[in-house]
Amino acid sequence: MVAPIFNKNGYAATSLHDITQAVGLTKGAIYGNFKNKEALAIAAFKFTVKDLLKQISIHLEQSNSPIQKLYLIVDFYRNYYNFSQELGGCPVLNIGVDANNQNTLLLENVRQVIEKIQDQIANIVEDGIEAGEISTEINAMHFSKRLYTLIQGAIFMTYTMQDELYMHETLDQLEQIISNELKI
Amino acid sequence: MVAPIFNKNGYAATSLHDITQAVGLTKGAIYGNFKNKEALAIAAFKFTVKDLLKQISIHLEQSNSPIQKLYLIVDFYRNYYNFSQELGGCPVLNIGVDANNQNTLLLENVRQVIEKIQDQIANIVEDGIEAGEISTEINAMHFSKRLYTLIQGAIFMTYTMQDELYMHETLDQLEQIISNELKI
DNA sequence: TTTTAAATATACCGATTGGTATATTATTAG
DNA sequence: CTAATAATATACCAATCGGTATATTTAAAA
Repeated sequence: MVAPIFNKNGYAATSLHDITQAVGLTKGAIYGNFKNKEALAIAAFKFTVKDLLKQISIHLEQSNSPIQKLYLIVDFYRNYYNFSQELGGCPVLNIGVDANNQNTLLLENVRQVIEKIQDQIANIVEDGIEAGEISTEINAMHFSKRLYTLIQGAIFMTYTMQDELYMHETLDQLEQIISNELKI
Repeated sequence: MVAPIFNKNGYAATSLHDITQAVGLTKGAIYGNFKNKEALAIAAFKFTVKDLLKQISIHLEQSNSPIQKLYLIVDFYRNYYNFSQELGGCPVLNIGVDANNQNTLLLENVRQVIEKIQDQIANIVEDGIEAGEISTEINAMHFSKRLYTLIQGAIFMTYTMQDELYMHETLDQLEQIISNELKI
């Protein structure tokens, strides 16, 4: 698979030769299916994100309760360091930073993914408010962005310092926030 | 200056030609002062970080009170989006992500900077505990890592979404944390 | 002013880059 | 079984890559 290569090395540091080696095809075959390197990188990013969102979605099926789904999101990220290593790291963080100032199309794709995730979390919070599980004082999108910003910070620190403690401490905080600020 | 180029584009996407253009010197002159491209990137990173730490240090001189210094750290990052754009983005975030899986020496430098910053913040908290401004219940290093993880998440989100609101909201939270959890 | 040494520029190197035109092989349709 | 079509491979392109040996210029020492 080519996605982890782009994700680990970044766009510029990934050569077509690297890709041919990983995929077992020649450049001719690759350029028969993709317009150029950028289109290939975008396809790889979309592929990885689709898998990631699918896994989160499956994980959230464990409960129908909105507040429990929020706990399940936190729970999903407890294993994210292991999980994301198979993807070559967190695609949102890695491609987000890599594409900034470098690749407009790729960056636009990252932004859309972030907005999609934030919308989904906000929808869960809205559902929780309607179901009477979450305080009506809570601004759903505001909370969603807060949660995602916390998690992305934890991902960066965990990967850079190679220390999962950053992730676990952040997730502990998030559980407290859900319990203390959201729950009625 | 070469540092912002590496910081913006990343190591692999920065060519020696880019550097010669920015610095007005030829490759011969550059390689007379640096062993190779990697040594140049490390020097550029160290230069940028030195400037960044200096600016933070100056900002903290506004008060001698440890608890006020914590508020001043938060205050410093209120202007960080503007400030760091002159550096080509946050060097810790950008080079940290870029160097991961790519450049061991550069990554090691990023880690040392993170540890240095965390130590400095932890020292302020320790001073605050000794001065009776901060609760003795607080684990200084624990709090320091928490603060820095929050801020790095905010930096990533602010840059990727080009929306300073992520930063400001995070800093608002941090002020509340200092007021509610640290202050005696 | 002459000599020495340091800094910079020039010109080049082999290797690799993304990309493509063309040839070849698989696959499908008739 | 044959013809048409799609997929893949081969061989190549100009441009650029990081790096270096050597020439030239600048600055300091004598």
